[in-house]
Amino acid sequence: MADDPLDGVRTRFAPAPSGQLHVGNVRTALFSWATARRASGTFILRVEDTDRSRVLDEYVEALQDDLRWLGIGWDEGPIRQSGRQEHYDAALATMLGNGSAYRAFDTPEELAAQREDAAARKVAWRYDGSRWKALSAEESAAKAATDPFVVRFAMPPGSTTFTDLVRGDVTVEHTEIGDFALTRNDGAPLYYLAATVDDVLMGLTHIVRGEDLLMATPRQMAMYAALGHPRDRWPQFAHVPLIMGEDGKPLSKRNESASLSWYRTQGFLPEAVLNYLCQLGWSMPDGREQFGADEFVAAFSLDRVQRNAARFDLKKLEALNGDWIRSLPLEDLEARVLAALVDADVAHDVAVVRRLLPELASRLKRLTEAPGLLAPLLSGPGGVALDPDDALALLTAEAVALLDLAITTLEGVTPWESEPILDALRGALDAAGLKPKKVFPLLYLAVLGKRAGYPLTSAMEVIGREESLARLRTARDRAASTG
RNA sequence: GCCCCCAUCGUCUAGCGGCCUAGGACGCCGGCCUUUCAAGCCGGUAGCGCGGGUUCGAAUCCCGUUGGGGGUACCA
Repeated sequence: MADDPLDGVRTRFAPAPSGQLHVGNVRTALFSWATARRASGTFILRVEDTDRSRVLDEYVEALQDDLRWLGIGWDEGPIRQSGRQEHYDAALATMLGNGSAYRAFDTPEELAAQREDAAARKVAWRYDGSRWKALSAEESAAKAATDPFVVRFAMPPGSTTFTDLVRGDVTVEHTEIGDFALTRNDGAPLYYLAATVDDVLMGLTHIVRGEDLLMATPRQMAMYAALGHPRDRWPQFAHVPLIMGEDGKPLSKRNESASLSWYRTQGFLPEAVLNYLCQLGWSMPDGREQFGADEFVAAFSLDRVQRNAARFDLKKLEALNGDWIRSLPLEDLEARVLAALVDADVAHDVAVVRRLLPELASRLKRLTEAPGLLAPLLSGPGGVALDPDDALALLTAEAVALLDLAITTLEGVTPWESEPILDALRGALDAAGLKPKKVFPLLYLAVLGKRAGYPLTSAMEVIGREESLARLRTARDRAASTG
């Protein structure tokens, strides 16, 4: 079989484009992708768009953008199920022909009523298709000519036990499943039909998916048998746990932070997001916590995937993001900070930003914080808006004298550079017996608008003597009028 | 209701019968450094859900229980 083109590991990621890509789905995609990559196998992107009422084309594009942003590439696809009707029809014909599937003529209303009744009586509802199964092929076909129907898979008696690559042996009694629908009454293929047929046709060796599909496995295996798929070619299954929100409850699609795109707009690096998601439910054998995609792929194995659900922790993602920002080469960081400034509509001089970068990096948890930190020193003449709370706390009567001291000290500083400015300030404070801790926050407020932020004397150098003194005087005047 | 899965610090995790007086990371608290805030460094806080077994020995194995999650669709 070595020369079979389908030999080797083949995995897929098969999202339904009915909304923004979910972080849980992305994490599953990462594990599926890594399973293929570390084995030099093939990763397929399949779009499960059979439910036309819920699919939006824009999401098909969006999900590809999301994957590309993270650096997840696929070798085949995107393959849209909506264009593969012929394959589903062929499988249906096979199963209808060998008796593993049958037409069912119940109306959705009848079924709904049955379920309601069962729920009211607190008993498990099981679909009973015996009267349709009793029909001969001719009778069934004849009725089908006039009445709407769905085709259902006849779950054989017995049970299925399979070995899940992350959870071990799982056994399910078939009586718990019942005969399930393969099509809608308009002929459209349903999940079990489309997914199973495609998994076979695409020659998948591993199916890595969310735990929500664990119970789908016995059905798919029964279908493999019905379709005559040779047992030694059946894929292996790996069900990865779901990701919970910070509150420990399932992630709701309503929450914008559940979708990957939110992180793209909130200043997170794709490297950090990928790194973090990989760490949710999986860990490096050597315990390393910061690692890139290549390292992840090289070290990945499904048997290290956690069996229990993980909570999403934004604080930890932010910490990791900060680590990634700090480990980026300066040219790389510069490009991303520049982009953030453009996004935030902050006018800037590239050379100035480049100068400020090293001192900026240690202060960033997200790229989107850069504009706020830098804006006071990029805005040019015209002063800064003082943070109301900080101003109220710091601009007291005694601030007038402190600011005056700073102003007279700075008027004589030459050259106007960070080091001499700092030396002068220190000297003056020392001579006056003042603690830096007490005075500097006030100067930060006057010059940068907040009591803390980008290093003061570097900022002063950048904005110049005139503007620095002007801001100090403005603050002094406000303090005088307040006090 | 029924079926399936899961269970280590607040959170993410290491652990796969003795190396565990349970290790790391994030968070939190304290200290150092310091021009503010960060970053960095040092230290601290905090956990094997509960009850039975098995074993010389259990976080690790078994049973039960509780809790959480998933499924139970003509969604995927």
